[in-house]
Amino acid sequence: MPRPSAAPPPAPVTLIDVARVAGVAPMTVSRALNRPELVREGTRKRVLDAVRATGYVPNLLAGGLAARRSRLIAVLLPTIANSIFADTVQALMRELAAAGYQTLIGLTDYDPQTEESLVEALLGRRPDGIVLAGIDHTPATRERLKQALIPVVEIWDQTDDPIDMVIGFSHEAVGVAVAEYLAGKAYKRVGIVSVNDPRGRRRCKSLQTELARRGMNHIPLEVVPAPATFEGGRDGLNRLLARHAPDVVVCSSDTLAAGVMAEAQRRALRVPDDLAVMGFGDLSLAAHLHPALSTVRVGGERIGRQTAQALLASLEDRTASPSRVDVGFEIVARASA
Amino acid sequence: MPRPSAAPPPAPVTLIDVARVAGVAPMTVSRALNRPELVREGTRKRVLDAVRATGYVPNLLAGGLAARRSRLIAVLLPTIANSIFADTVQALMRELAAAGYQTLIGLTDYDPQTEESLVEALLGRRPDGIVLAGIDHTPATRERLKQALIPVVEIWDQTDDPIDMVIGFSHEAVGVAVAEYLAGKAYKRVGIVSVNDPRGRRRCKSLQTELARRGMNHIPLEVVPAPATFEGGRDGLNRLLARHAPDVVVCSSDTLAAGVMAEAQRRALRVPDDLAVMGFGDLSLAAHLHPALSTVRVGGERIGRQTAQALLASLEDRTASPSRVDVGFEIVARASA
DNA sequence: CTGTTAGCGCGTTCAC
DNA sequence: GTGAACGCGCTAACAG
Repeated sequence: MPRPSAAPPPAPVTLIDVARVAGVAPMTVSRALNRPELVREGTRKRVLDAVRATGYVPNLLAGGLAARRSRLIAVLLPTIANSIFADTVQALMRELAAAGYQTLIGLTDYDPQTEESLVEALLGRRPDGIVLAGIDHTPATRERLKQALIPVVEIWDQTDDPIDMVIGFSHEAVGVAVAEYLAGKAYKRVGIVSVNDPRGRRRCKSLQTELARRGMNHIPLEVVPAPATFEGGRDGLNRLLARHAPDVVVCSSDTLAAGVMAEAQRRALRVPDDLAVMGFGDLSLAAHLHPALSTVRVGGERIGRQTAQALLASLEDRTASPSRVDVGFEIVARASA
Repeated sequence: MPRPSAAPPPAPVTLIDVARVAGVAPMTVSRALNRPELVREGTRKRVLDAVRATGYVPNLLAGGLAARRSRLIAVLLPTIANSIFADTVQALMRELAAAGYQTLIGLTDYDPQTEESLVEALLGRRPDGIVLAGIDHTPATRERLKQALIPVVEIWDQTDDPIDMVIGFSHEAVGVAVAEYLAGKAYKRVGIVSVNDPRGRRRCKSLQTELARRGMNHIPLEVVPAPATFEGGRDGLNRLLARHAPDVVVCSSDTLAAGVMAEAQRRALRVPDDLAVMGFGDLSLAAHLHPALSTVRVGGERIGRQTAQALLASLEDRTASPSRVDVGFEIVARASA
């Protein structure tokens, strides 16, 4: 703990100390730091020198309290490990940091109740905005968020009834598009491995419905527990193969798909000749994973950037931002079987 | 933004409002919420009812300022996407949340300068503790951290000269252990694909040195840019194969290893018969990825848990925590070639 | 452009 | 067990 010597505790440096050293009023130090354009160059320089000399670090708790704005954005995700949200969060954090905002992260573990208490806890920090993965929240969560009077962005999904803004795409549309794609390839025996998360289940449901509409019923489905892992993919394929011999396996994420492909290789099944594999997710995981893996590319990074942009715009002018953005998705077809 | 109707702005609820509704003094509300054991049951109940009735959310900026403790832990990482730190952070966050602490994350992008300014920015929130990945920091960073007088944990590495505490393992030891392991297998032509991050380079250096000591010199090495991706692994293997035909490829992370394996499969190389692959990282990525992938298991989750524990202990009693923990690692040998 | 006044919402410290 | 005064460190609003 930088276990200190027996010296007297080095009293924490405050703005007042800096002011004294610089020979100006505290308010001038504050301005020199936060709104330098309002301070004459000479004064500003003396202040900055004093800051360096004293090792002053502004107390943002105090600043946030006084200014009624924390420069904090809260982000709620199901999980961070191996997650399709990783790129989104990374891009979001990068953009926010560039604009002077810090990020407070909460993990919900796919549980709406956990999300509810997390929302309350995070709102205690008085964030200037909040980002949630998905659109499924408890009524209490929605209520709290609306009362908070801060910009709220729901991401990675689409809805007619957002709390405030929503930036993402329709998981139902993904299911339909995948069905169309498979139909175009004339596969005969489709199998599905899906992780047990709400959006994955919806994509899956939609895919099954659309396939049924095209005359393919009773598509075998194996559900594995969230979060997605390579192991889940391997298990899923093994269980599918125990039931029938699919010529294509659709996975609810690229992580699962990678597991499926590993197991396929172990079983000496060639991809995509013996068994085609289809994933879902983003560039960094999928498009470069394997030349034979087709996938649905979502552009998670773009979601992150647009979310940051929407938040920042909304913070400047609380009437300016669009409340719905559909970023769409695209199917990346590889080495066709 | 929960775009409000034209109604008067619903004045934010404060502790004083709750006190008025409950018919007690503000201080009693504070105690009922933070130290319930000091308040009589009847009073406490009236307060909690008032909290619910008013929708009060405690302002932690104000609380932190007054109490001089924020219940915030700052965490600095190179990156979050596809990262070997994901499990660690997840476990760390979970434990901290259970103890009532929130997590503030900063991404350094493997750049010590970025880390330096991030440390300063994060210290502005007056976190009660701070966690950094690795032990390579600028002198200014070390200085600031020591002056902060809060517990500091450096993780995923080992050193004799920690800023405060260090929890991890020796990357040099990993290199030596991998060399021994390979020697035991009697591979003839080793190749290395490493990502360009400080710890990866050190493992790699150590591996090369130990192999040289055993008579194997000039081990081909391909370095790919951080962060680790599947594509990096595929590129790395392609470049290695352009130089010679290795019988084993050692990768600086499991993500790279997965890319190497995908490319191997595309080239119809059997793993591990034609080409053995060795990874580095953690259970969730590696051990279940492929039955033929050997890897170095680090137990990132355990690092996260122990880090949380060390922080919490240190926060209770600033003399109690061990300043160095070596969590070790183990080599997981799979389907030997 | 700079200084002064008056809180921001809460917890510490003492009385009661 | 509960309450009143005070201050945490900073910034909004205004005065000069």
